[in-house]
Amino acid sequence: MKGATIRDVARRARVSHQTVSRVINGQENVTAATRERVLDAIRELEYVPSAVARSLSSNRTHTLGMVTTDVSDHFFSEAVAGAEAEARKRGYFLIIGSIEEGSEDDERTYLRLMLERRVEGLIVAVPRLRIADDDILADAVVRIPTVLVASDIELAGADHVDIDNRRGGHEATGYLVAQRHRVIATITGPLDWPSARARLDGYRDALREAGIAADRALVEPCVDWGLESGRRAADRLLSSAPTLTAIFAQSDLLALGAIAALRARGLRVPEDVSVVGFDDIPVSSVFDPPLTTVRQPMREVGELAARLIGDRAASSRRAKGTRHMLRAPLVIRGSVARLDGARARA
Amino acid sequence: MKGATIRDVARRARVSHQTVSRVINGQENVTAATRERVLDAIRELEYVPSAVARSLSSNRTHTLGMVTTDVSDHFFSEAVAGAEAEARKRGYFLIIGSIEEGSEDDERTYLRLMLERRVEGLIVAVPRLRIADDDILADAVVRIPTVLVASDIELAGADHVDIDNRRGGHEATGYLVAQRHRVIATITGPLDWPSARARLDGYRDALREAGIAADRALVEPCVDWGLESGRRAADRLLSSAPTLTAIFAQSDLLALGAIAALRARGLRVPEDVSVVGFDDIPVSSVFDPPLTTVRQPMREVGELAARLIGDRAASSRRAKGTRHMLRAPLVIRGSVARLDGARARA
DNA sequence: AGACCAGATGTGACCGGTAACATAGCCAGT
DNA sequence: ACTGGCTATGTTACCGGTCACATCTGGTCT
Repeated sequence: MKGATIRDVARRARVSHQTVSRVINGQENVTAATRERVLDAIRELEYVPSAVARSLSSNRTHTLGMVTTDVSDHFFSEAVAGAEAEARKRGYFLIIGSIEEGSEDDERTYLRLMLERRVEGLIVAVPRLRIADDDILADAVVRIPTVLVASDIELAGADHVDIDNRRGGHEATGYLVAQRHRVIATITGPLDWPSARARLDGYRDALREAGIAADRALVEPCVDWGLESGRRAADRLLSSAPTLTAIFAQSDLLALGAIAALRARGLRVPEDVSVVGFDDIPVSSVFDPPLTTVRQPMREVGELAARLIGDRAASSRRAKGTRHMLRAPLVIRGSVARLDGARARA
Repeated sequence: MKGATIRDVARRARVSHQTVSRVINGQENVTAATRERVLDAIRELEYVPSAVARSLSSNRTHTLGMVTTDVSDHFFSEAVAGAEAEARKRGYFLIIGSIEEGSEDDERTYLRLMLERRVEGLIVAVPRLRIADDDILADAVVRIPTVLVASDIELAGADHVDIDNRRGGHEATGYLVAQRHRVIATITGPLDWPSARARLDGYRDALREAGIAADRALVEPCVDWGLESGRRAADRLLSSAPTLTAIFAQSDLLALGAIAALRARGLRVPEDVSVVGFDDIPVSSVFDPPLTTVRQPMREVGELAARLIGDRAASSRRAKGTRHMLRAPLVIRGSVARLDGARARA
């Protein structure tokens, strides 16, 4: 019941195992008759070559490793899909590992396992990586091409891929300003996420440019990116800053949660309060009102990460790390209203 | 620059490679002093054991393979996450492959590659698998534990995991009936998806039980599960069956699309038309109105699939295939109204 | 002191491929 | 007929671990 090996096939076809190897790999210098005999033997024995043995002797695994925080999260699952697609195009397989948020052990273990498996490239999509200073990470970077996604860790030799969050936050806020809003609140994600900080920076940039004074009461951080947090954050904002006319939420879910809270208080969106989100998840376009938001090209993030690894492997040069920012464009829909003169002055 | 091997470590620690192997694997019968010497050598050489070599000689890869249609789709990404979590718990890695819809070549290639990699289990989450009758699939089932997800392919020896779609469709429709609706339309997914057919069956079951005659004009199939399709389907339904008071949509996105279309025609949900969805995607709960829907335990589907493989591998028995149906419970929110007497009679 | 035993350590084959090189057979050129 | 060169095929080592078994060492028992 054990699988046939290359030598079993060779015996059956009355050739050497090397000839079988040649046939498998489509090399030219094999007589047609011999090739046929070998192919017959392969069929009869239901021989399937072992990628394991091949990897050992050729020292190539054709495998990329990707570790993420949560594979089912929209952001990451899109990135995984993108990375997988690109990897496949280049003849690589993707092995994935999702590490539990904040578990250093998990991080270390997974990195280690990936190294043991001799992945030829590593994509680390863990925004709040704990083991930034750990030897094992530096080790990984030295051994194989490594790409950090959505992380601000400085790591010599590693490439970075990220969304241009600061610019995205700037555009979102700038758009609200352009619609004459002056009291603009923001609901941020957890501020230990680099992307949350960057979006907040963008928000502040835009206000500063518009000559609007920063107001700490208008900044409401959340512990996660979810609906409930958005709801609660909006509630708090309405209490502490009742004059606000617009909210920039750092994720679509936060935005939708906020909208729900606004409605619960009898406020209309966008007539009473305008809302901008960040992500452009699929439902945002059909929401009522359709959500104006900043689109994150998440799939492309994954693709780019895989491509960088492929390129680096091809050139086999240990270039120094590059940093890639993907633009996140504002998608204008219906959740923002232009303020009329009177309210704008108020 | 090439990695150190077990023999390099052995040389450095002045022991045999076998002793190093013992240390690595935590075997008992090694003197503390020797162990220390070996561990030092490992550290100095930055030795990382090769899982490839280990796999070859031990004939174990600790790898599960999962092929899906689209890793970024909510259903599948949750399933992947569940499978990955369960696999990890059992000491397996997950390698993933997403095949393009309808590409037989893709299906065959991926299955083949997984076999070459000697995965110890295979999860096939491709509802519309084309190569059901292909040798390679039968071959896979013979060689390794295989689980089919959301598929109705009959395959001797393979396990099946699926949502109980028929029951889900039955509950959704039954609930509408219980709210006194009589003209109940349904927007289905593509009918070449087994789950779409099963949900439709459930819908019909419920109508039959209620003594409501089937009406083909009330069944509107779509080419995909997306928002736009839902929108268009609702438009068509409103033209062909203007008296409908309720819609059972086979996915949440279809439902949200339908709601958008209803609104565009000035109809209120649920006052004028009630809507039930299927999936329970995260935004459904904050939608306005909060969507009444059938929750699919997608993550558990993946977990169960991985668990079945693990169990089968453990017992190493070639049991005959089992079929597992996970219940999809109705989640009652706000998108369904109870009809009053007058309208109910109409 | 000799025999025996258990635990520590070493030796060599093996897993299933690939790579490098060796060999055999055949034809052309002189 | 002899040599060179080319192609088809075979031989052997090697990749880096694990496994089965051999050997060595020191202590205990009689």
